[in-house]
Amino acid sequence: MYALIDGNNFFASCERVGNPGLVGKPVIVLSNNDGNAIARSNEAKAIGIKMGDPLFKIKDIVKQHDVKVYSSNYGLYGDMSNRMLDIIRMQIPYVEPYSIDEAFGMMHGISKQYEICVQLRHNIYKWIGIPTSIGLAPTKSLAKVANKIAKKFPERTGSVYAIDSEEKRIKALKWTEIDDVWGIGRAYANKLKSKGIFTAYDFVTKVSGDWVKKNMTIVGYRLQLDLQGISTLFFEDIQDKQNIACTRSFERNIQDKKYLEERICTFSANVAEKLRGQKTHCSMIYVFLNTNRFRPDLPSYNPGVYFATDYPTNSTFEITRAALKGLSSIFREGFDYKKAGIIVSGITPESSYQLSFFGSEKPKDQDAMKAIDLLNKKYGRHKIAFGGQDITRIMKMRQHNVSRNFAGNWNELIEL
DNA sequence: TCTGGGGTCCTAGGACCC
DNA sequence: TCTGGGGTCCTAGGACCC
Repeated sequence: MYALIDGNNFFASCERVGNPGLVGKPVIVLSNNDGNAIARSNEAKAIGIKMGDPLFKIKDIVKQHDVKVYSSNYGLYGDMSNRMLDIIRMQIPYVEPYSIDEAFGMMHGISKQYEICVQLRHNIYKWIGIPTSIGLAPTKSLAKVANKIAKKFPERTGSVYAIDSEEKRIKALKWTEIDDVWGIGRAYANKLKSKGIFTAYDFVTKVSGDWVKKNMTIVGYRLQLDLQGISTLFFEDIQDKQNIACTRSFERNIQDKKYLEERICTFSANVAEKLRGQKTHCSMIYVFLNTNRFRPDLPSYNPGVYFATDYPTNSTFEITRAALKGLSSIFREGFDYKKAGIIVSGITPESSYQLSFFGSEKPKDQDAMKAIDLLNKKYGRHKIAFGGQDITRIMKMRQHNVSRNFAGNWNELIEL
């Protein structure tokens, strides 16, 4: 059996932990630049705010219902997420974090699984104030379904639901609309609906495995089996990321190459730091630029380019150098750029460093990077920055209402 | 006026190898 | 008239997730 533990309206719930006065009121949390609603309390959902709604389009509802609006505070959410995982690990030894607000627990070999889940939910709420829903089922995709039922019927299920019999599995699949199945997005849902498939039950009974393989690749076929109770999506041990990205939209349109260079330097420093944090190197760097995709009236230009590094590296100097070279090769005058970013890949562990035929004996700049990371850790992030970065941070994000990171920073404790 | 960021996996096709 | 078989790697693009 797998358990799926999922924080309800996670970001909004995190905000409530630090400000209990928000309980019962509509709360939303915005994306970077205060762009879109990316988390909503139940009350905010009830008055019609949709996932991803741009703030400027829901201004009236916000005003009318006195919706509490927060900028995103990832320091806080990351901290709460780690606390939640810690509590889960106290009761379930094998845990696979799936996203910032949810995790799979492997229940094989654990007795009284349902009772454990009930206890776990209680503990998480009592100790860190985050309400959760828990689904329990023989496969991962069924645990997702069970979780949805727990979330939809909190009174009847106590927010914990187990699919532990064939009758329950069938009932649950019949209840689940095809769009709500984990792994079936808009494109596949439309394709399936046009074939008369409207529920998860239809998907496992009315359409052949061959058709699914042909039209939804092997991924869809695995999902079909998994929903039948044959486990095809397995527990995965935590591993290093395969891509690391840093991308941002700009608050305004940018034509100036100098500004883009500054952004690229900052992004490079950021991903290099993440690489070092997980003790890996990268060997490929992708740089891209985007014009505003919401302005079809303006000329559009969305170039991107890959650059291989000479050897695996996590040096900010090396990555910045390659990224700037990439930028120069794609930049063209006369466009209004709205977004830029870099993605590094070809990630290998530091421990298996591949020597270059002609190059230096060991990875470059190791000592300098180590010193910088240490100083930044000791004296605060960005204490040491790189020449290409804008240390005055004039390109700062628009963020009107950021809460305190009351759980992760001594200086931001709540004062009563 | 204002529209996020960071990930995963799979497939097809081209270029290459012996 | 006739033109093998078995591979790898890379890239672009599409689908999905939170």
